[in-house]
Amino acid sequence: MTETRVERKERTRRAILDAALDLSQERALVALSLRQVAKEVGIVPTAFYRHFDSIDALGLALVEESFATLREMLRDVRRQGTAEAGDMIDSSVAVLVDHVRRRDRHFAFIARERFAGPPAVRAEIDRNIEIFERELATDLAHQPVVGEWSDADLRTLANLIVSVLVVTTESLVKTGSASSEERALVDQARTQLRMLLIGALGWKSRP
Amino acid sequence: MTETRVERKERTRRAILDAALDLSQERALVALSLRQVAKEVGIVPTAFYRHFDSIDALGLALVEESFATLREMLRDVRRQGTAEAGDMIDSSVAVLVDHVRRRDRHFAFIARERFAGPPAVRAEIDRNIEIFERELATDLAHQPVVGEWSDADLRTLANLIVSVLVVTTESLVKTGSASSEERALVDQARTQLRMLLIGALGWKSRP
DNA sequence: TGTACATCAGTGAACGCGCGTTCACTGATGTAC
DNA sequence: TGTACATCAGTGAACGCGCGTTCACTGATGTAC
Repeated sequence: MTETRVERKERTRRAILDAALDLSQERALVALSLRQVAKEVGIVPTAFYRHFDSIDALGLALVEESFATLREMLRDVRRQGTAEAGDMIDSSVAVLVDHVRRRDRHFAFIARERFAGPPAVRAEIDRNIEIFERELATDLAHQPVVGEWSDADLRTLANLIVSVLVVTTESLVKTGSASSEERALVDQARTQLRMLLIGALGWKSRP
Repeated sequence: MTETRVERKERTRRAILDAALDLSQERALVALSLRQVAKEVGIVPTAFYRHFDSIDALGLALVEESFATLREMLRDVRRQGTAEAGDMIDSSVAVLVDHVRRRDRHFAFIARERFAGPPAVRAEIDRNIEIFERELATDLAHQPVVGEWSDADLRTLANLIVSVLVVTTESLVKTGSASSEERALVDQARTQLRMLLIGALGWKSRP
């Protein structure tokens, strides 16, 4: 016996999550059938129920997993947050690209299912994005200049930064790795964040 | 005879497009069946083929229609483009909200199908967004200050503005009309565009 | 204006197929003694 | 260590259902003369 029953079950669960991530890239979660997933994993359709109650429940597990990736990214960005502004933008964008490339499917999953997912999945994604935005606002509150701003303005700035990140991520996902388009996108994101920074520094917050 | 054969056919076609727009709000285009659409319209499934070759072809027609709405909006924004900056932002956001409210389904359709749609639909949406962005860049080239910028920087700014519009639109679509959330969103979008404007005015483009 | 024929949007039966879900089962792994 | 029983991930048959698509059709509208 090289594997316990618990380990084997976990391995199948993992295979189901992976298969769903792969298959939903092509046809979105709402168009995914339990039988397709089971076939891809190599189990009989009914065995699916040993791991999830429904495709919706599987979707919620994927949301959780995808946002764990996102929070990991925020942690990496924070880790080098002591550098000065210009470098901070460069290194943050670098961290973003690195994470998007390594966890391509998670980012694509969130982008796609945010609007097209089953209602429960959509709601859970919205909830998580709001939390993510709030965390970013808290981070910004510890930065010079913007640290003095009102809470409302901080949330607005965080939302704006998240917008740039979301759109950049969505474009990255559509683009091949290490392509000339990727370099153009990265340049563009850096420039946009610098423009934002200049705007933020010139902004007079009325707390 | 109150209606010609051509008029009657056009009316059914219109009803199919409307039914597809309504139904895809709930379950996305890839999860939509020809039979569901036919049932909603009140025709027999096979009659669908008199109007479209497939659900994909129907999707492409909806893309075209949705972007016609978007271009209409750009035209309305342009019409009042002579006002000075502060007012221009206020009135542009007002035009955006007005159009989103009146053509709610078109905006939601683009947001959703941009990532979740059938491949052909996705490609067509990307193509149209690029055209839209280019048009906006051309408009910006006629504005003071930014009019002096390099083409690349103009495209970058246009992309940034489109990002704010996309995210705002997506949030608007998720929100009830005339709600307090709507007012908060509108305020936020105005503030973000003003921050952008300050950033743009302070930006030194190197052509 | 009236007639004979053409067009064509919509009908309805039929098909084979993949779907989610039920159920009783098997046999390897785990546990109690 | 050995035995007897419990657990439970995965099996396989079966079900009723909605799917896209085919086909021959109907009957109102349109056209030629």
